[in-house]
Amino acid sequence: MVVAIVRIKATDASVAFTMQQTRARDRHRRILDAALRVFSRRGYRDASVDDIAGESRTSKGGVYFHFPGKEAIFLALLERTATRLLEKIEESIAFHDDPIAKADAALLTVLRTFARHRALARVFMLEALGAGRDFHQRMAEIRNEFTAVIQRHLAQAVQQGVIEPIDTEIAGRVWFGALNEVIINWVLSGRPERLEDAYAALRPLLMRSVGVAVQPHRPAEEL
Amino acid sequence: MVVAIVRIKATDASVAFTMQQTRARDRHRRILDAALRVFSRRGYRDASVDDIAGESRTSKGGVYFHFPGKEAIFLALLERTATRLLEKIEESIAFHDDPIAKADAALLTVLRTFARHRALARVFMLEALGAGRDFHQRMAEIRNEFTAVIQRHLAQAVQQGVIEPIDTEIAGRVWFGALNEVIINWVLSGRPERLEDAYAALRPLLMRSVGVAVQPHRPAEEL
Amino acid sequence: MVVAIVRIKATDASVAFTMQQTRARDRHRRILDAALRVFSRRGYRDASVDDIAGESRTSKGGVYFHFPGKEAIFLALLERTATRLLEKIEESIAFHDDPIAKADAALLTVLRTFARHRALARVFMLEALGAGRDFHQRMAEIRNEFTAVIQRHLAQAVQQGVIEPIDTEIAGRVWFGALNEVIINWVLSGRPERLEDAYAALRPLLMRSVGVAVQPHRPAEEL
Amino acid sequence: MVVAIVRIKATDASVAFTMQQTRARDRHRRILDAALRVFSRRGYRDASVDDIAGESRTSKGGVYFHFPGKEAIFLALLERTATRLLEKIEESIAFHDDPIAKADAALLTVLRTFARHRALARVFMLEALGAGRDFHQRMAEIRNEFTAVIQRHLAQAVQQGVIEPIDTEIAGRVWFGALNEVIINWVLSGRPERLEDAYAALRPLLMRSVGVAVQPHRPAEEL
DNA sequence: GATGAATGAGACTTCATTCAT
DNA sequence: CATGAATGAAGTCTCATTCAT
Repeated sequence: MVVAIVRIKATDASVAFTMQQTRARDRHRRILDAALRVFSRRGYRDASVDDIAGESRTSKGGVYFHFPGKEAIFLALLERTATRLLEKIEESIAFHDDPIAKADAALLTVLRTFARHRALARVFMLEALGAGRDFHQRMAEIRNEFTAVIQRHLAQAVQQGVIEPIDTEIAGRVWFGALNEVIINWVLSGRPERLEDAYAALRPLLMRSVGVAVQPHRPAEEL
Repeated sequence: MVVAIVRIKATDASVAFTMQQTRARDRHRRILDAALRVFSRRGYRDASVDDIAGESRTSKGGVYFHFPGKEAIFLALLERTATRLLEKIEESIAFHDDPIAKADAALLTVLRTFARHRALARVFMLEALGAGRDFHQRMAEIRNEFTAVIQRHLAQAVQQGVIEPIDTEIAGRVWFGALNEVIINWVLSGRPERLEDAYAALRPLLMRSVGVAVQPHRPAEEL
Repeated sequence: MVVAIVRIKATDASVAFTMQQTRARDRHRRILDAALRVFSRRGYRDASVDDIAGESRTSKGGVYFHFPGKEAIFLALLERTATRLLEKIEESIAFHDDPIAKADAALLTVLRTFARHRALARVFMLEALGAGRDFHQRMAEIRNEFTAVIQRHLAQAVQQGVIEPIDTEIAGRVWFGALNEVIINWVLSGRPERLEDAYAALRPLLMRSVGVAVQPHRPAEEL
Repeated sequence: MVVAIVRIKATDASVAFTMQQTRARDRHRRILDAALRVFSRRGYRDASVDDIAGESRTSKGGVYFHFPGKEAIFLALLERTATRLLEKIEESIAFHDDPIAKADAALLTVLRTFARHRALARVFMLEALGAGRDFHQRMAEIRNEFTAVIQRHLAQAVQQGVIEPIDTEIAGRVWFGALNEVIINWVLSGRPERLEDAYAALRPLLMRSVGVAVQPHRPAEEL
């Protein structure tokens, strides 16, 4: 039996592995962030993987190490955005008990999030449509996820007797469509300057549509 | 250089000229029709000028004789669709005096038109937004034109005292957004089977949103 | 009824069509010729479509207009070579009545053809093996075509009683393999300097293998 | 820098060293074995170092530790195959005294070896020639080594008066070429099912080609 | 006016090789 | 010694657009 004294570098295998993993995850995120900027700036069609590589301070090959291709990057971006936004929405909803307050919180969260990330809004709402037929399917699913959230809470409101019985599915779709339109209009025209400001005018319409009586012009700040 | 003597059936130079014009306009239309099919089938991005040429029984050169390029074809298609649809809407509106009836007529016209032309719906509502930054300006304008029509008639309704005073601009946008969402959902999922059937559920929500009292479940056929 | 005098350009549609076709066929051939040179010089693997385009005084796109891809170019080259060589062989065979003379003529034709076109020999015998698994199948077929020619004539010789009954299939394969080896060796080593010279030594072995008595060292020139 | 005390099971430093060597040699062999499978499956061109690394349960870096590059792996594989095969041939030859028996033994050894290792046959006979110009030099040498073995023993047979004087060099090449062709045909077509069975038909032709009288249809089993 | 061969910029992608850990 | 993330050169292919015929 030999007893040997061995020097182990601080960068022991397991540590090195973790560091590599950390750096890799970092790069992964950097690529997605860069992709968001590039897609937003040039559109899906005109964005090149080279652009993304440059913007993320990586090489083209590096990008392809982390993602199978341009489409996959876009899809990953879409998924990340949708997941995060849905999480934010659920968080903001959880704060409130009153179904109406929940609805307000959810809608405002969406508007405020996109307001702070116009590039995200552009990519999520516009470029996603031009990324090819394959994305339409996924986009439809994402639309449905959002619509479902609205519908679920409207149904709850009905159950609690806060609003009259309505077709919550179509109501969810109407709310989503309205919100969608306001955001797209803001992305395309830049108006209103602050996207959240649209809510003051949007709210009464949505509320009334599901039978909630409202006074016009209740300012968004009070919510 | 060969000199040939040819008999032309036309009895008049100007007529011949007119025939040429007619043929040119024919081809122009054929190209647009083909473009619609191709864009609907493959999306703007993946549609090639070759596809359009083939589908319109012309050559690539022929397409380029009639249009400066791929973008111009798409834009012309957009314009034609928008113009025709707006015309149809105005026609259907002119039939009625009651502002509410006008609104119903307008919305149903849109749904019925797209119901008959799903390819048109796909291109106009999905591809147009995702076709790239060059189209965003024009798309914003087109969306505004439609919103403006709704808004104008809502404003009239307010003026006539049929509905309470509301922010008609945002109302127009909400109506447009809701309609848009219903149509897109139909294009992507095929539901409801008959797009017009969506109106029965959609109507009460829209009406209530602008303060018109409605009984739920009023079937679309009665409108 | 109008009678018009029209000038028809010498480049009338049908003529232009023919000229275009002619030029296209020309370009097609030029690309194949260039491909032969490039494949021979750099090997299939290292030959780029750019190289072929440059060598054929065309653009990359031009090459892709005439061929679906690099593999197709190579395949076309292979087919053309095989077809031409088989034709030459059949021609040379048709000159003679004596089965033995036919065999001599065929073998010498192959050697002489490749002797004049070493690049062709290199591409046909070596590069064809490195062009990917898909080509192996086609190469096997081509090998069989050549083997079949030999076999057919050996069988005829047996039938005419010129040689004793033998397994002509394996004999065809032996002859083909021997010839193949001599040519590959010449391509790889450059020996013998004149490929045809190999025949003087090769002939007695092949002849004896099928039971034809020969005097050694019958010079090729006498054939 | 961390200092650790480790117990090593080995009782002797030199033994540990030897173990390292053994492990290295093991990995070296594993890589070559994996390379054979990969090259056989995908061809030299389409085989990637990643494939080889994966197949040999190593990492890409590991492969590059043992070999300078992809070409070197292929070359090493070629050398190993050639060396082993030549050794086997010499062994089998050494068993016999009669030159004809020696020849039979040699040819059968080749057929039997490849029959058991079709992947080896594919790589050695097909891929090696098509792997690119860099290998041609070495392949020419390897082919010559095999041809030389045949030639040497044929020359001996001539010297011993067993066969008439012939050009043994070309005879060696014919034998090699014939064998080569039979094996390639088997690799590509799978016929005959048992490669060794080809010898029964091949043998009389080869023997006659060098002036050895044979009765047709002497079955391989008697050899 | 029509045709389709030709152009060429630019896209995506692969992969042998390197090297920090 | 091993690992695998990263590099970047090079390749194949697409397609909007042009233009001689």
